[in-house]
Amino acid sequence: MDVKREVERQLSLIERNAETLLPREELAAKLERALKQKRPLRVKLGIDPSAPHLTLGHAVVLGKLRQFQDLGHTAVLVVGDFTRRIGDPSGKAKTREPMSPEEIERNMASYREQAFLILDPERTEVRYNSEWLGRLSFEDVIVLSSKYTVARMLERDDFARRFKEGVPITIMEFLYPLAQAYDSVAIRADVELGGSDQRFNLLIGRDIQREYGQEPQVILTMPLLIGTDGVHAMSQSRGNYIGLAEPPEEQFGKIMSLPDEPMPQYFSLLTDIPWEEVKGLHPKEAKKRLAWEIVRQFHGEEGAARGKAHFERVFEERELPEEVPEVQVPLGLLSPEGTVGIVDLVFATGLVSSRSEARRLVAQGGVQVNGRRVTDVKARIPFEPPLVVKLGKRRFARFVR
RNA sequence: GGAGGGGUAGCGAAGCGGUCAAACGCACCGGGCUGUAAACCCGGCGGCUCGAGGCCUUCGGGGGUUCGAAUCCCUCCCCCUCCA
Repeated sequence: MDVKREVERQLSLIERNAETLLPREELAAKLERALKQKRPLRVKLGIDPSAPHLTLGHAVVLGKLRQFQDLGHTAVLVVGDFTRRIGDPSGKAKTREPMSPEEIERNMASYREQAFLILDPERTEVRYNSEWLGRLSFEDVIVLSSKYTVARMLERDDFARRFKEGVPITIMEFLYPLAQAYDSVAIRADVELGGSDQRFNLLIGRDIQREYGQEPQVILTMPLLIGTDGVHAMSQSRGNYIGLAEPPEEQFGKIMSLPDEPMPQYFSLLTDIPWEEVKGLHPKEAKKRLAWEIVRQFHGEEGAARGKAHFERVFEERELPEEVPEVQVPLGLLSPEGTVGIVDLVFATGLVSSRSEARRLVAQGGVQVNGRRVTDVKARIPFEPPLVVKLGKRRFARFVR
């Protein structure tokens, strides 16, 4: 086998969509050595178990990791259970609260499952950073902290800004990237992947590895996927995300209501379809193609078909979905004549959080009963099942005896 | 250790004795428009047994002054700035 050519082939694949790859020559050298010695590279990806779901945003980076696996390398997923137990500064506006071990445990379980929707389990190593961070003594930590300077920490945009604006930065937050860097030392990472917001942290990993006598990792960052609002990066804290484990109908629907602008980004980061191939289509058709392609990755052809059918039925034809959740009407709500107040009925769906909200919905014309809009708050509906209540555009409930 | 500034609804930010369930912006929800796009326009956005100048719970925690407090006083907690 022509090693040089193979290295070039791998490099060009790896580079696709990457935002930063630093330094390219080092990766080339590592790849070459890996091929010659038949020793796969260890490619690290840190995961923060803050919320219970992985999103399409994660899928971008996980997809890149999968690509490394397909090239024969080993994925090392580092779950930040230890760091998360302490709390996490991150680039967010304010410091996040620490989480209990139970919460973390719960999240991690679903994380692993979801990660393997994309990764090849055969070539994946899952590690929890409590394994090594939990064993460090205070002395070890001080030694670690002596290897980096405050000035360099303040190079990070987020820190620089907060420092300038007088927003508190705790010493712990300085320790956090060091801990993440130490993860790289612990697992002897050859490459570390992350979103572009992670570039700073990943770079620290290089310096720290060098300090501990290791060959520095190569860093590769991927662009951050725009969220469903079309403005901010996808994140769970913002709520603008599409989860990998969401039902196909949800995923399909959410993708369809994305603004048009991020479509090219979605195609390139999440599918193999070149944007050129679809950009001539009507935007709606292109988006359907996108939705199909993405849903298929997580739910198969059948799931994609379900999602599409649901979308077309509910939103294009304004028909009822195939399946509407059934609800029982509390008997106490029925009058002797067998009627129910509209507000009671809406509240009984469990889809609104208060009767006031139910009332508002009705008054604003957001409620339909068996296809007929009811706007009178005082209306009483004859309770003759089946009774299908539609709230807004997408919430449904079917009442039964 | 000293001096000063500040903690208001999911977030940001007004209010600074009654007319404050609390301006405004964002987010969110509903309606219109549409390709359920986005943008835009209109409405809503603490709860309740809702005809109502109604009732209840909100402006960091607790206590007080007052007919009446988010607004004044005391105290506690937390944050920021400058000096040391």
